[in-house]
Amino acid sequence: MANKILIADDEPDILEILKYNLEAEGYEVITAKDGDEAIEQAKKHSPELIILDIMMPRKTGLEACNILRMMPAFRDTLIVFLTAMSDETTEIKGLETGADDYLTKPVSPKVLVSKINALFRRFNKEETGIIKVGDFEIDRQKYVVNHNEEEIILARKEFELLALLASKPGKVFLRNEILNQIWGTEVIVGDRTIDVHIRKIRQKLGVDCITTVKGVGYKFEL
Amino acid sequence: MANKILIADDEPDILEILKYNLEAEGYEVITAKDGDEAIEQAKKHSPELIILDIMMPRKTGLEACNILRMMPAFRDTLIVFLTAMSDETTEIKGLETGADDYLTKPVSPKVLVSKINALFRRFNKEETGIIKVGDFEIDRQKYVVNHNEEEIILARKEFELLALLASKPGKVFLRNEILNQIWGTEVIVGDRTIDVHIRKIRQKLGVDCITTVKGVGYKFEL
DNA sequence: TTTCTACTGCAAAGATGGTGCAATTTTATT
DNA sequence: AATAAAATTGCACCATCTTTGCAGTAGAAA
Repeated sequence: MANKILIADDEPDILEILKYNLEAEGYEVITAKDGDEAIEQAKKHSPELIILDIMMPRKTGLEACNILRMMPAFRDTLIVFLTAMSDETTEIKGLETGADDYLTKPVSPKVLVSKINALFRRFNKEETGIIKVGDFEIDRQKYVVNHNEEEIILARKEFELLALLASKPGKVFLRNEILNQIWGTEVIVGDRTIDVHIRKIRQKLGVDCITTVKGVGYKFEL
Repeated sequence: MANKILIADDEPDILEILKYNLEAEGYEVITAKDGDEAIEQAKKHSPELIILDIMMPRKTGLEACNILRMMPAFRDTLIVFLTAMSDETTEIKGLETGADDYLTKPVSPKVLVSKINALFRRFNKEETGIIKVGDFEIDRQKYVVNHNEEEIILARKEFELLALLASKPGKVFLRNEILNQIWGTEVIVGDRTIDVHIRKIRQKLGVDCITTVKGVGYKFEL
């Protein structure tokens, strides 16, 4: 599913150009024309990435970034500054505020798009609701798994199990870990239960991307 | 433990300046003066971040990046390009090759340091359970052993035994120590059992890197 | 040489996870 | 609310891989 990007800049032209290019790349774009609106829109849409112009009316990009970083919901959101300023001090301040990147205008839209793709490429593996591994796309929010454009329907436990394993591809999850993560410490289920769910997932996915590590646990691999 | 950074650039001055600034920031810095040396040093030191100049003799930064990204060991390593080129096409190519960022010279060392801090802050926050010795890479999380890019599959006890020995290369582990560490004090197994597992490991690894110290125990050596 | 020690091939014992079937619980539908 | 459907969990059996031990042998140390 499309990643959401919020762009805040007070120049309508720039907003337009970036929006056009990012949408062409498949992102869902939200815009804001000043710092306050940026924060408002961020709260409303929870974008995965926020691009902030530094020089904006009603709160600069730096201020907006600081405020957003205070809120738990945006602690891990990607934030990129975009500005005409080539002021080194500001740049450093921006990065120390907790931005992930810093771009100086004029930026070619193509370069910007590439950088953003690069950020998402790495970032998506870790914290977004959407996990992308190989041909798989696992959407935590929508409870949907896509494999090569085809939608696979999994039951809740199956989904959670797959999502857990796929959240760290390659990592071996111990049976205990799995039980705690998915069933919690309260409920007690037999060991066979995990097997059975693993079996169902393997059946439904068709491809065998869940490897058994005997005596240890399971892992997701391509 | 300090994060390791490998810098590859053919200009000694730049190498020197960056090294100085990054070391002042607490990083461990390794340098290389061309593409081939960069790959060599990367394999040797397994840095967490690699900074590659694009224009270098004996493999450009782009080529080096491509080669590194092919190897499982560097699939997730942070790679940043550094170059005088303001050529947009090259920049995009760099990012699509799988780089995480792109910096154009002249870069103020301070800005570079900030960016690198930002990258580490976000991506390197978790510790790796990876033991690296010579050509071997033992990943406790993934439960795999890599030797020269090849994956070796070990059974549980075999893996644990190897991991134990490799955790302190050169150290001789007494048979008793091994028994306590891997089997615990409860279970009682004969001495021969250790031998047999050692044998299996030797078989699977191909190379003989476990040395027998007669009458004492075993140690892992290159 | 003698005496330990560890390696080797073989094989049994043991543990582990896959499989089919079924009981039980939850959820959706009428 | 009643019924149907789906999801979840459990069990017993089986195939397979792991772990362990044995007996014989080769090699090093005394």
